[in-house]
Amino acid sequence: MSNYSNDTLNFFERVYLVVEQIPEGRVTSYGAIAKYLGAARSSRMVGWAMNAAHNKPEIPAQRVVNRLGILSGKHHFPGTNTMQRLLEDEGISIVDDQIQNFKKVFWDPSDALNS
DNA sequence: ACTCTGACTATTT
DNA sequence: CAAATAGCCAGAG
Repeated sequence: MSNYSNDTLNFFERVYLVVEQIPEGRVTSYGAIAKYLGAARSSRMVGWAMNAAHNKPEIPAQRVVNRLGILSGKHHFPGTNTMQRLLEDEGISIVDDQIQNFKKVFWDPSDALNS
């Protein structure tokens, strides 16, 4: 790895930590994570972090979708519907690349802290 | 050092 | 209501 500045590394680490905490069968959005990290306007960076997260198979990137519950990042997974298949395997219904009952399966990191 | 791009989102037309 | 535009910020060439 190249020399990442501490700030950048912290940002990526935070994103990873949040994503790893997403319960099975639940999903969240880039914006929600970004907001939780205090960078609500850096939702794209969350996606960027996810891209880097490909080196970390322990990170369930399939549980992170856009705010509409659409599998915007499905093309970044190997195969054709790997992302969809992984989510369906967790009990999430997906139709036309969109998560059904999204509001129901949505998991907000802030909610996890509030317990 | 400059420019382009992107797994987003909110706003405006 | 659907489509275009503008902010956003960091990595890569």
